[in-house]
Amino acid sequence: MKNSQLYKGSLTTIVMKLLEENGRMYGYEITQKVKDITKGELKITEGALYPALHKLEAEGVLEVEVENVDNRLRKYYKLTEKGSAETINRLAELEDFIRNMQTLVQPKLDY
Amino acid sequence: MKNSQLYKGSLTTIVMKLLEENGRMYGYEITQKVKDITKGELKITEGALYPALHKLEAEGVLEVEVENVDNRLRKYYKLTEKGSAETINRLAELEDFIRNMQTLVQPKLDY
DNA sequence: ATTTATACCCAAGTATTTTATGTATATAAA
DNA sequence: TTTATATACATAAAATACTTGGGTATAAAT
Repeated sequence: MKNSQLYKGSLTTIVMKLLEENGRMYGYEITQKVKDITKGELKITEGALYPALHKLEAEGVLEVEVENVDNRLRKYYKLTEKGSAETINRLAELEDFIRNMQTLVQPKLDY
Repeated sequence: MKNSQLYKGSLTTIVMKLLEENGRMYGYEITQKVKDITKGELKITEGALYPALHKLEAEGVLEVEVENVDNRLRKYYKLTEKGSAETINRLAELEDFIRNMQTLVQPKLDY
């Protein structure tokens, strides 16, 4: 994803959140969306994204609709019912994670 | 560390921050400190921590002082000069990471 | 004509962590 | 007093996620 190790483990959560928000997206669109939202700070590589999408599909979290647009293949992914439920858990975990990391890092305000 | 994948990649940053704050700590102390600070939500496993400490030492980020306390071995770790400089970078990266993740996840406030 | 953008894919290698152990002493509980 | 818990270190195999470096193909821009 980037130079920083910190993004490891966050890819599927990001994907699921984006799909929850946007209904359906295709892989390349996801990479561009993340780049836009983070102003270029986070670049999802295709070598990481596509295997992750396939895995989520195999787990029944995502389902795919293949379409042909301008003579090019597109695979639209969207959350299944199971995936929507999972996303809620993932986002709760992310909030916990962020809160815990802030607690660990935040300078003590005891003065 | 936990059930959530999100903590992957954050271990060394956590360790370095704790050492920056506390001067010197030993491995077991770090595991307990993290458990305390996060109210049990994050448990660093020894299988992850000790190899990480050894690696940071090999990289010249940490240095070790062995002591004998109550007939038990303790290895106190502290940041080297290089380690202190590195820690500043790591914490900046963490702040960027958290900000980016919040941007990705935060519901749009355009209403 | 060549590069950039769009759009998918895989596989080898790397790095981090989990899981499952192992050793040993001190203290608390049954 | 035996057993369990806490303290304190450690390793090594397996699982996991990601990086890096390719590959295929069409459309648009330079």
